[in-house]
Amino acid sequence: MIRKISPSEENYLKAIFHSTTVQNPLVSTTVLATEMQTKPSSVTDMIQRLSEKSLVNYTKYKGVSLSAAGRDSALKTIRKHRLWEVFLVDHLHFSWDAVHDIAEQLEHIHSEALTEHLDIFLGHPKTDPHGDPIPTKEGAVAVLSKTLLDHAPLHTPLICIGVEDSSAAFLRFLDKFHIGLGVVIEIHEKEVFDGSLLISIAGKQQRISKQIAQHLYINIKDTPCTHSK
Amino acid sequence: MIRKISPSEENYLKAIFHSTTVQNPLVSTTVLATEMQTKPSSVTDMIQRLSEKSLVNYTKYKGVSLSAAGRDSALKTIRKHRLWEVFLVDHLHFSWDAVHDIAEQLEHIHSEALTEHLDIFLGHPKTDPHGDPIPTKEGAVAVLSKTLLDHAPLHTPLICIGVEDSSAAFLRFLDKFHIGLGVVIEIHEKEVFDGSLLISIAGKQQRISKQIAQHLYINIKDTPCTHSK
DNA sequence: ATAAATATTTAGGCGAATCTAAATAAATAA
DNA sequence: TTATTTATTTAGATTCGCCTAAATATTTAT
Repeated sequence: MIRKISPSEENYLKAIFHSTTVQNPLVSTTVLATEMQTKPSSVTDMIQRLSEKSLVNYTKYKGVSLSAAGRDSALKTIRKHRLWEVFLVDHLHFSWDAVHDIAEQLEHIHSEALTEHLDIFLGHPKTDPHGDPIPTKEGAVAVLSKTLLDHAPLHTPLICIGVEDSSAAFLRFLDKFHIGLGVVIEIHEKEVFDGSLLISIAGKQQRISKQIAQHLYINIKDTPCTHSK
Repeated sequence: MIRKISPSEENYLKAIFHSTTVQNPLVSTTVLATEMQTKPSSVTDMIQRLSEKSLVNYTKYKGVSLSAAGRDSALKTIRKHRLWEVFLVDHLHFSWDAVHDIAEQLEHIHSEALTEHLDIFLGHPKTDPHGDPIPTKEGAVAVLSKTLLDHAPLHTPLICIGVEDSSAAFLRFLDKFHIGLGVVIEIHEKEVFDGSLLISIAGKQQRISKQIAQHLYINIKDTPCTHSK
């Protein structure tokens, strides 16, 4: 029953996971080919193999969706990816934007013990450095009530939980404002004219543009999040 | 010039490194096949590819040795393997005998930055949990001088790296004293009369006979001897 | 509704890394 | 020294993951 899944197969399962939703569980060959930086024919090839292994549900010309087993594998991979990202940022002091390629390799290490020891070592983090939720061992993913800073209430302690645009350029830009994951922000004023915000970070006041505020996700401090299977 | 080396190629280079010495730099196909748990024909195949890439020196029917580039690659892999072992034992609290398979996977992660950040995080350890020296970034390896516990200095942290007599009886005997590979031992006293030693293992003091001390190899913890290029 | 454009699959091939079986070279024993 | 045994290499097949080119299905536009 437990067949082993190759790194390449894991990557496809992850890509399918990221390209689908509960409402729209099917993804097309072309979309997947773009996502995987490969050719549609290669995707068809792989999908047929994954279908053989019952990791996906596939109907010719119609698209592909994850089976329960496929979703499970994808979530395991994502869990490992995000745990490693926490390790790389919090303990090896990599910057936000430098960790993705390395985590992309580390996520394929096979060892349940390793993953769980790492999770303990990191103190069971709930989110990765980009604010994305870390699936549990059992495959439950927290649904974060992501709110854009632009839509957040004034005079309320907020916690930065992630970014919309995770490009290296944007992340480096945020560094200049001393904005990072977990940072507490409070909005003092919202300028009607240009939508810019007067905020304080660690007691220091500064003004940031609407563009930034529209790409920063926050949570109201001490607000718990719901979980879904 | 910098061709990329596959995990499988890295494993072969490592195996050649471990099967050769400066005095005897050639290793045979059969020995390598045993080492790699594969068939001689597969070894010949791979060696011919490595030879194409100038990573080994190969003469048909005569055996294979590492080129400078091949040795360099092997040492990089071994460096990563041993650094990860330190991480797994010291920070994730794995036992010394459980880390090999995991490190076997982690050693193939490609990222110079990762290796160096890890080295810093670990505090530039000189040896792995088995007492084997960690090659430097530049490819220098400490030469292990196998020392018998009987000849080791007092009041110095020592690591058990092997046994002279590896009979099951002797190993079971060692278990009673909680002595195993990687265990840290410190000698407090050497009795002149019978050569017995008062040692501590994990804080616990006990006395062992000269016979045992003459059959246990140790290294001085984190203290490599001479370096060779 | 039919033609044109687009998406998808099939067919055939390639390199990596393995295997088995056969051929050949080297080492050993009679 | 010659025959036999052992070691090594070659030949040919297989699987994975990718490719290009061609065939076919689906969608869109006229």
